Amino acid sequence: MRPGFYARDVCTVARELIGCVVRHGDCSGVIVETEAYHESEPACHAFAGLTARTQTLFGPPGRAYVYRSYGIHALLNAVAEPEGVGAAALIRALEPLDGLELMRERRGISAIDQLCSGPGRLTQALGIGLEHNGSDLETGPVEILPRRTGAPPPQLARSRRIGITKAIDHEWRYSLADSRFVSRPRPLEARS
DNA sequence: CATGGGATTGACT
DNA sequence: GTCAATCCCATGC
Repeated sequence: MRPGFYARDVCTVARELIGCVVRHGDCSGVIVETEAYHESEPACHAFAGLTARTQTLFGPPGRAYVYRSYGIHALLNAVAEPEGVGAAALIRALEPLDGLELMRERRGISAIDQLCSGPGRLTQALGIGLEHNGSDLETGPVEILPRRTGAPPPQLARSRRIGITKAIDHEWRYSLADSRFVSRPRPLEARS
């Protein structure tokens, strides 16, 4: 990504990540769904302040924040906003691009639209784990690559975040309109 | 030191 | 539709 991409408002970052590519080793996919989390609202882990768990969130932008959810799944976020501000964009779904067979092996299923359609599913498919917490998304091993310049901007949809119990009214979930790879049915309102 | 709650998923009724 | 799995870590005693 270009310099400074992540050091901005986390909602802008989450929105502009749609269409970018996540790659780990031989596996990659196009981001079709993200959510923004910010220290100012209680749904964000950083709301509790600087703790052992949230160090990465408050650290430099452009790093991976990976944490374990429900004791089972690893969830991948891109740290945003300037260093010292706790915020990140959760990567919720990908459209599989490369390494389909390895993804199928890791996931134990073959249906392409279920390989990466969920935050826990995509980390399993790409082999991303807690060991990647704090790693640099610019240099890898987990990378986020910009979408091609000149390509038409993706048609976006916006809606409320999923699976949380606090600050549920923020419309901070962004997704690619009409994509069959998002984790839940397409939100109602679409805007560019 | 003990406890409780998840930014989820898959299996099952 | 319901529900359990499973573990990190924040919180409270």
